[in-house]
Amino acid sequence: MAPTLESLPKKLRTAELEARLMARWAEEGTYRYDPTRPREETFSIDTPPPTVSGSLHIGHVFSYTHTDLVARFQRMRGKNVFYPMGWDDNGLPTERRVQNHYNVRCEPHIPYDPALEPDRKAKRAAPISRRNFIELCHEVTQSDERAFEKLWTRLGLSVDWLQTYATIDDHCRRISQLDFLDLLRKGEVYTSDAPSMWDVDFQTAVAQAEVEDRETLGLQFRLRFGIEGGGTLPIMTTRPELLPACVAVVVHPDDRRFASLRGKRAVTPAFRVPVPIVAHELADPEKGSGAVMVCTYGDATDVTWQKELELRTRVILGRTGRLLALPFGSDGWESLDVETARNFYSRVEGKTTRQAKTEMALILADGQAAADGTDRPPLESEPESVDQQVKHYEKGDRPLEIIPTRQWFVRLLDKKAILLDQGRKVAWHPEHMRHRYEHWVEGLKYDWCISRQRYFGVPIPIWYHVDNDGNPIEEGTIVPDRSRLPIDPMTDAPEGFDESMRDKPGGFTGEADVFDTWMTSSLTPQIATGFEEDDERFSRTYPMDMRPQAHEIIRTWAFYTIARATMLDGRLPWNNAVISGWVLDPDRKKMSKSKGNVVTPIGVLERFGSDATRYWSARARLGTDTASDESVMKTGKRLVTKIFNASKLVIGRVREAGIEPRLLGVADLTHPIDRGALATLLPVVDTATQRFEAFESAVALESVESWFWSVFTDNYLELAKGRAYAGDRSALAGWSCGLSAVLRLFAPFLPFITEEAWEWQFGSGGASVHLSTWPIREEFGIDESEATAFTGAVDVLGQVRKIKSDRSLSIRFEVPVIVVRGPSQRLHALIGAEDDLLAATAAAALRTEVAETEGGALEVVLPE
RNA sequence: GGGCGAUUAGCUCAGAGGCAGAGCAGGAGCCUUACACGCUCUGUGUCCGCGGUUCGAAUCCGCGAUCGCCCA
Repeated sequence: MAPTLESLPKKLRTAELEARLMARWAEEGTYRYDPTRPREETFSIDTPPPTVSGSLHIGHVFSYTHTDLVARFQRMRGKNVFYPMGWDDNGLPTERRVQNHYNVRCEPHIPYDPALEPDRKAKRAAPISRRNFIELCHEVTQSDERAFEKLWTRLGLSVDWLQTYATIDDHCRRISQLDFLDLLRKGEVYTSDAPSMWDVDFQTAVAQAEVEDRETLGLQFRLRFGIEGGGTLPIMTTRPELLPACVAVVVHPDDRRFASLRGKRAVTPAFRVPVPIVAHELADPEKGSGAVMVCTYGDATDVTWQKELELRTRVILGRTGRLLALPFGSDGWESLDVETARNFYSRVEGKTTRQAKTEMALILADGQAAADGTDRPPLESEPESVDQQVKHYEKGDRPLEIIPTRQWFVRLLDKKAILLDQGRKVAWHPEHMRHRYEHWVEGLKYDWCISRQRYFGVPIPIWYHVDNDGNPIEEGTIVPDRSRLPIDPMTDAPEGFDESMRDKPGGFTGEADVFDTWMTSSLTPQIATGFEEDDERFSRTYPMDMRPQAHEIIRTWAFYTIARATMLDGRLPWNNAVISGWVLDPDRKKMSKSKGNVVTPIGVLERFGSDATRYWSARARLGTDTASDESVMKTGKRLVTKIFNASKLVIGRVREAGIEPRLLGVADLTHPIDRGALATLLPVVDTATQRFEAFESAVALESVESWFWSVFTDNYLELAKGRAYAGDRSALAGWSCGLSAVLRLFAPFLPFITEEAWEWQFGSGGASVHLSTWPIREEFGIDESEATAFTGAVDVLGQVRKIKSDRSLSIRFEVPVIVVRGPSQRLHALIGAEDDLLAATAAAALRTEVAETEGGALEVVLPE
């Protein structure tokens, strides 16, 4: 039954509305991708797969809304929108959550326990098997995924829920391993024992992209080295604990102070190890004493010096970050005084670098440690405090160490030029985000370290032959057949081998490392589009149209994705990179758990409703960091209520007149006020369309909102009210056409209220507003020049309102006559508007007088 | 140290050569047959500073300041 004014709801009940429409969209498959339509009609989106173990955050609402706005707009433009959803569950955040949640830790050598019941209250974390650990990871991610899915549907994301993936699922593992084997074949990956950045807590290698500098207060030690044959050499260092790892002293080639020392050997204090004094450009004569000790390895410069000056290495740090036992006196560990070296070293052996530093300060404050023939302590004065930038793993707490370990790498350094070129072909929104990408590529120093010594990840699909003595042969890699993927080399045996041959002489062993999670998430465009699985779909959705993401992961996700796609087939993964800003707290501070200023999304959605929350997101300009601002959400809520009420008025009047709204059209627009009002909508439609196409939905929203509120409701509905209540067909058509356009223009922003009103307007049998067509100028059959009758009437109405307001009169206060003065041309435009003006101003008569007015403006006079 | 961005009304922000704007907050009024979660009216500015280009500069160009972010 068609709704009448009385049957339309009196009050807007947001929660009920949201629940009902979410169910309806799911049931009707409103947002389904149609795999039969061609590439030209398709718009595909590389949705960011959220890290499911991260907590829900208002920032999620923000950036995912930005994507949804574009998806909905493109769908209404007639595009077949491919809008998948993925979950990034693979990796360290999940492992950490499992460790904390179940109070366990993974010990790979422990056997699998099928009936494991973790004791969450135990004092110490229980060691469990790799398989148990991975099972718990899957358990946790599944419940986390449900929480996210609930948030996304509540927010009204128009995702096609048939298109989902998880970065640890079979499909993703298969694509990830497949592409790895492809890179291996192409010679783009290699293993190396090179010094790598190492997190001593997580005990894994990390890549350059995951490293951040942290400002740290350090201590600068001034030490006296000895010189063989007599003399003293002062050295400044912040890492005295690495003194046993010292392999050389470096000075600048032009530094005259040290010219006579070159070729001689310096002697380290305490350990009395003779090391060469060599010259290199990178030694800064201005810094410290001008002479630097080179250790294995204190920082990246040590690595450079070791390589370029062909220095030996002395590894003293183990993978746990503690000082290893050292064989002083044996080959490579020579000392001029082995006994003393051993004695001093016994005081630091087994200690963490931090503990060792403290102890070393004591050792060096002892005259016994002098290596320059004196008995004065090598540390002559208290160390000075200095601000240092220290490299940390972004998820770690302790500083990174540089430790030589065997790792897998993807070649990137040889591709800087092509990667820069690829970045130039991407359309970045906003444009300046391009710089972030370019600077990152230009600043690359290392190939991409892709192996991680972790458990919950995609396994590196490689085995090694084991020789007859039981040692793995690193060059003896065994590669699986593509058809077997995904595989886990720790539980699957290679072709031609039996599981019983694992780790046996003459048998095989599995690669224990897993991939860096970015190794998989850099393939989201391929994973989502059916690469190597459904060629038809792949060709219709790849390269994708849009990659939405936040700016802090340009150097990781965007960069790696471009790199992978380039290595795959030379194409770009997508054409537009659309970058959202961050959400800041109401005081414009970055939100962080430790500060306790994180705004959770569910509370906001409950208080303001989904549409209003989306409104806040949509109002933010692309790429701009935005404060979580409740006053904006309140404004959104007001807008939703206003749309509700305006729709009720329009549809109620049309129904009251006994007309089906769908039977009213632009052909019914005969009155100049109705035509004029809609004429003012034409430039708004243009602006909204153009801005949306440029991904600037915030500007689109602004223009629509401003027309709706200040033109449509405040003026047009008021002007035409008299006729509408009298059942005038032109007025009802103007209202109805205006409302239809407004609902469609608002639909991407406010999917719930617009769908509801659309249903009132066109009946529940009608299709969803989200599948209707985006307004275009031509559909109105009106010329923009026809606006003058309406704008003139609005001018007069405004002046009458001001006069009444100045006299503290009610708007409905009846006046016998209003006099409008002005140039004849402007008065002429009011012809035909008289009936509406009289009704809206409660005037009995309208009199026009041709007159010279200032600037040719209309002047309204109301007799006292 | 290098780069990117921001700086506009009390607050949040729009505007990108042509009379400085919106929302919120403030003040006054209005029961008007969709909406008081409303409507009408109303006050407010060294457009960060200093130079320059221009008939004309928040807007374009220099230099500088402050804040934020990215990279060393």
